[in-house]
Amino acid sequence: MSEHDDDLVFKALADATRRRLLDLLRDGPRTTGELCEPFAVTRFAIMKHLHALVTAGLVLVQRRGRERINTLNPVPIRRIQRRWLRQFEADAADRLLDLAQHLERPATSTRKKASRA
Amino acid sequence: MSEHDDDLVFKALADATRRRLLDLLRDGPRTTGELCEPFAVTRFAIMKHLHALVTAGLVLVQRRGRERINTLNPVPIRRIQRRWLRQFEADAADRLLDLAQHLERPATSTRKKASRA
DNA sequence: CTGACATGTGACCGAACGGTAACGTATCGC
DNA sequence: GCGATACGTTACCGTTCGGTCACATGTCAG
Repeated sequence: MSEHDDDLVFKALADATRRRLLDLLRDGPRTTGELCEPFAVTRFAIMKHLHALVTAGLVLVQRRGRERINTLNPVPIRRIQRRWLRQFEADAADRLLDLAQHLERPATSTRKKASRA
Repeated sequence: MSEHDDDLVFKALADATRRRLLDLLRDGPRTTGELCEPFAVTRFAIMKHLHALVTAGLVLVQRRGRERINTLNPVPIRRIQRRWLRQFEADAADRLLDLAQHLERPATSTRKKASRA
């Protein structure tokens, strides 16, 4: 919804460990303990990452007995894709033209000689 | 191309100011001074953000006299879209089914009666 | 009940981040 | 040349982040 919600998603995706967690959850729901196994860090470190993912809406949680089932919610990622990243495809052609015009002459270049650093 | 490069892109996108900078650059190349105007922060703060964007490969720079031309490079965003985010669309249907099965009972819900776990 | 196990929480620490201020460098206009 | 201007850099500061340790809670098994 708001810019702030998207910010949480971007910040959640900014960490490699969290992205790996999302990768694991793409195969299906997992308990917290299962999610901890592939990582070298503490279980609590993983839980804090999970908390960040839950806050961003990327992971949904249910309790089942003494276990905690973490499920991927792909909706926020799709949202920022549609609202944010898609636009860069739309303008990509224009920007690539800019780049071509500004950078395509290695020798004569933009003004005088841009050859040297 | 490595995971590390993608990490730089994700980290660059994690900041709202940097995303706004990319938005501005979607309209075309801009000098550093032009990019600073819409923001309330110091010019140098913007320059540090620009440096992060350059490091991630999202912005390309050319010098023109005493000016610095910043140009959007949409390639890295497209890369992480294709390598990373697209996969979440592929598994979205499966995960949504998981969610439906686990969460579909509305009010009485989580208690023991909905045993279908 | 009791113990084992899985999950949650509070306090703390070093590193990285976002920010400012002040100073330095290079280029254009006159 | 010389001042104004645009860009770049060094040093520093408070906050956030990723991480650990120790401890608390809740739940299943016997």
